[in-house]
Amino acid sequence: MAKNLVIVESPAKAKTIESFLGKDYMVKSSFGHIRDLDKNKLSVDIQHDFTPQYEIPREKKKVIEELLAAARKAEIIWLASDEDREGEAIAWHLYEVLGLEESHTRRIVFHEITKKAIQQAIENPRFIDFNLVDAQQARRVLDRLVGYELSPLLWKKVKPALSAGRVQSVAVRLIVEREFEIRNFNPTDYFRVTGLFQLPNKDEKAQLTAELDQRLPTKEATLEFLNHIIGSTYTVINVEKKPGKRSPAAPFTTSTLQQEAARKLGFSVARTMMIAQQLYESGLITYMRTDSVNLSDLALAMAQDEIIKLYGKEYSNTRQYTTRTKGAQEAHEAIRPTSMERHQAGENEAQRKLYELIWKRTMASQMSDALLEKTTITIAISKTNHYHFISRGEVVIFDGFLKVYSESVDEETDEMNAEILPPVSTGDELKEKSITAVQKFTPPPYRYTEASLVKKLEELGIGRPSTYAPIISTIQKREYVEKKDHAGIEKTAHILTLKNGKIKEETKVEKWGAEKGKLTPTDIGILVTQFLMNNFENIMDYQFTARVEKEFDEIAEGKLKWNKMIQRFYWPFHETVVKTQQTQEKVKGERLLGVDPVSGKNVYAKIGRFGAMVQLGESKDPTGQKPRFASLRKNQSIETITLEEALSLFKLPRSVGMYMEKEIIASTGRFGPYLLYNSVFYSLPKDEDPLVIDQEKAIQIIEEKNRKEAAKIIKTFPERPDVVIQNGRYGPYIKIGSENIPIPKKVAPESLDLQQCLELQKKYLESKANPSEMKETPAQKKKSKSKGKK
DNA sequence: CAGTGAGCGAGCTTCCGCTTGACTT
Repeated sequence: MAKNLVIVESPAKAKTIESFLGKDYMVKSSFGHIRDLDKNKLSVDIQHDFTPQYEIPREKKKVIEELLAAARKAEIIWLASDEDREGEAIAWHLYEVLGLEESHTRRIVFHEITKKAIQQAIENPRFIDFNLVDAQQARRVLDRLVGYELSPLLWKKVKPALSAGRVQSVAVRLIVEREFEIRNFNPTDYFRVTGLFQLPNKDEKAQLTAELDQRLPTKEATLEFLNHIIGSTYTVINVEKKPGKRSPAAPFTTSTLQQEAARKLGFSVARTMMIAQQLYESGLITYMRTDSVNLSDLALAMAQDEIIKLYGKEYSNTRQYTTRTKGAQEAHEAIRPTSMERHQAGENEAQRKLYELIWKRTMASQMSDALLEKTTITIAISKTNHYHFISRGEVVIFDGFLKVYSESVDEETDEMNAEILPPVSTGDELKEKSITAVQKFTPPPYRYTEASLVKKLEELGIGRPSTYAPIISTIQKREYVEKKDHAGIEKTAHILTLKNGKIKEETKVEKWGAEKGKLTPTDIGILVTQFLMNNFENIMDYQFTARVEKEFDEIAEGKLKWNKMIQRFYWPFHETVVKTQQTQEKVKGERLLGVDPVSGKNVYAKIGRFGAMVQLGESKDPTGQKPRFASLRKNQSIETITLEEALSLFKLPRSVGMYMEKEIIASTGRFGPYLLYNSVFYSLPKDEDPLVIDQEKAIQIIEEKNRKEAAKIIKTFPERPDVVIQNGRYGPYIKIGSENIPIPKKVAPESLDLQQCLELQKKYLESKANPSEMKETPAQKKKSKSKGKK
């Protein structure tokens, strides 16, 4: 039996480490945190020093039992959770829950999974750092207090089931504020003048493009300028060559991987993390949730070998990058391939692409700078001294890291793409082919993408690598923000061209401010943000996290008691919660849209218990008449809906026609537009509008769904029409009334008879009633009591 | 899965940060 038990956080890590340590060591995993505050209540004892009340969640009991069994047999327990605040807390919770003794317990840390690092760690054990544990408790308790006091306030003042928190509320604020910047943005226009010149003594194709060194403010000024320079000669007065260089980007962290995978591969943040996890579990890459750009010595050596082998010595430049991210805890290496010799890996296209990206980025980070020659050509205009044409070019002298990888940018810049310039010398006379002035409109700020939001959050030190993807998902699930296309505005741009001494004028219609799939706030998101900004400016402050992080650091250094810090924060905060509760009115976001010409009643748009809605008539009509209500459609918002659109919403539900002597009704419900026929709901596809859909199309949709439903059916029983065997998303199952019973894999679904189906149902219900022999959790006890069992 | 929205009241919703399977229809 192994004398040593090592406990790490991740099972994949456990496997790797076990292979380094030999037979005296057994390595097990805690699967992250093993205890947490009960999520059904505050679980912080406000009156007694904010003592947290931890509980082991049901799904963690099995892990604990296994660890307990292993710990009993081991002489020394090595707590090897990550070297950061959360990891220290995990070590402490393990120590407590497993009932370990100090003399038999060692705390070890490493921030890379290499044999050398593990051995070094084993040789240099310490004990649990209780200050660091306290810093984590402070973090945990603060987040719980903020989240569980603000959320209920929102339920009362805005809408049920909303949420607020230190991280998510600030993420939404970023998106809301960007939206207002865009709304308030006034574009200015200007004219960009570009000259196309013919080189002397060369053939037709030898041309040079150059841009005027100033932008012209108006069409009038541009016309005046062009008229003024008619008949000018153009002379090269300076050719300047300067060496330049470009350096590779640091190896990937979680955040930069998410950004690059979005830009280069079009992956969502969640998809990137899922695929990275698969690569990690296959042992192809190092851990994917990291804020460090550090590479182990082993990785540096591997990269160097590979670069020299593939490209030669001059391409190798071993370097270590330093993390500049605020609050980085650097418990792991950067994300890199586990072996640099593996140029390609992965089981499917997505894995292969992501792996390739990681491999290239890691390689490039250890390669030489690219050397450039930057050329600037200045061209004088004979009829004016105030303006010059400038042409900039760039030649790669030595490609260095560019051989494998170059980082993408979020937004195209307005500058001309630098390219190779034709050879010209000072004094050369250029022949004008055309001078073109194009009207440009300054673009509004860009809305956030998932990845650019992660980047911003990381800059502000808000959120952690393990939470970036969940944050994005939470704020969308709460319907604070949504991914949305924006059509933009059509703008007419003037184009003035000077050619052969004549000025020609044209116009071109272009889209301005159009964006696709960008994070856009909803009505609820805007109202909640405004509500929180008005009452909890402190928590909504972009610096709030940075400020509390500083205090967490003081706790970790032993300079501050954690409950003292929480106390200082909590009481003023709580007072504000109580005051807001008493004084603030319910947020309705009400907007009067106009008067219904038919009834003469007011039409409002506002927030209701089920989201945005329109209302016809007064809530408190003196005549006692009740208003009518209708939900807004997915693409509508309180801020932009018109009276006409609102009135059309009241036309639902409407009768579309008849089918087989039964009526078809079209309407919109909580899950979007639908048809109701024969008391069955049929969701309408995106491009169908319940207001305009006709009988023919409706019948088509009904028949289509009926056909699909029928195709799913494997077997029916005439004597029991409520029992059906059908194919589902997760394989065949038995449907009995509204209950779904999975069919075991070894059983052929078509061979089942009614008797067997009912037996399977019985077995399934029994196994559901007693999931395992494990002890009941408090939550389960409550449930079984209320059902009156036992 | 659904047609709410008044008003009452019970019971519910909720945080952030570690980590993967068990589970779903």
